[in-house]
Amino acid sequence: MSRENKSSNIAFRKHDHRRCQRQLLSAARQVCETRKLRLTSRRRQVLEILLASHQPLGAYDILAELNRAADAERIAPPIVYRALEFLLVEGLIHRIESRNAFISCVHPGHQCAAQFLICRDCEQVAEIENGDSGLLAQADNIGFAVDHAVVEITGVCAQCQKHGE
Amino acid sequence: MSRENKSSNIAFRKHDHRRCQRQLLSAARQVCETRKLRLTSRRRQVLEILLASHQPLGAYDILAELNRAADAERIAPPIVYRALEFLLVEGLIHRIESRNAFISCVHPGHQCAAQFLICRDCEQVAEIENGDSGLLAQADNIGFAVDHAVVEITGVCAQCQKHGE
DNA sequence: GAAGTTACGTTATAATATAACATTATGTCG
DNA sequence: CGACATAATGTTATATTATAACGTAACTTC
Repeated sequence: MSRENKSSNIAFRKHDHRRCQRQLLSAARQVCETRKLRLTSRRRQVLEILLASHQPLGAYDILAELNRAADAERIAPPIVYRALEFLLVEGLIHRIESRNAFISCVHPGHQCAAQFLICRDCEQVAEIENGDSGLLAQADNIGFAVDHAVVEITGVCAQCQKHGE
Repeated sequence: MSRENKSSNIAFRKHDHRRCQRQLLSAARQVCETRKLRLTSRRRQVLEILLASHQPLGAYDILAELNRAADAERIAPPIVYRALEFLLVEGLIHRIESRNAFISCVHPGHQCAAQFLICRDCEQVAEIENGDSGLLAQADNIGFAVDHAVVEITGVCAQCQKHGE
């Protein structure tokens, strides 16, 4: 597959995945340092699993991964959920509500209102930077104080449309 | 439950709730008739529970309500989930992904891409008609074929902001 | 190094959702 | 009508996702 068909979008065009992981992990470290927070080994471990996947993973997928890595210890759900909670709050990962899953953030720490395009075929997720405005403006208009916006668009990505033909 | 007067926006400004319920139920009947679908008594029952609440309810809340109504029968989860599935597919209710909950649709059958403003204080939800476009246009631009858009904005509604002061 | 705090570990259980199969109701076509 | 097909409901069991509650270890600060 030479000309890796101009894969649709932002987050998922062809890229050096290793390098990407390294950079994002490094950015996460930076963020934590700046904020005087501890990116403990558990937290890092969970983040790394998400970075490695680059796709949404359920909490129990992560748990399984941890238990695969661990030699004998049996890691239990709260450990994962706590790490996820930390990473979410710090904007290092996102939760995909419509899948009960988690995915690493492409702009660590920027608590931007992220938006997602989710392909139901290949399950890949593209994170789109902000984009909207109209929406939040509308909320503002009627005096609604926005905390957090969940924008998740499901469909079929360009690649998968081609393959499906 | 004197929530009636706290309500703020679009979907929740003060209104004749009884009348609203009746109208929406009638609209649902219409939709089903047109589409040659059966709005069976279970389905109607579930829809009515959602209409009566006008707020998001979890599947198990609905289940509890059914069991309260039923005399002795013990209704089980699949019954509720199946009715919900039907109502969802026909666009008579929506699922609020970020709450694992369901809410009746304000425009039955219009499978419009609905958007929600969710107040984390009073838990009321306003359904906004489409409004957007920028988003979907953006998806379109990169060749992403949209199926379904989840837009759920959490925050504090105007009313609750006042009361909180 | 003792006290306070934060993170981690453990056990149990809550909350949400579905698989699989049996039964009943409804439609339909001879 | 009556037999077959289909759709809807009912039932049992279990899967999946998430959290409460409490104990232990690690780090921080004085």
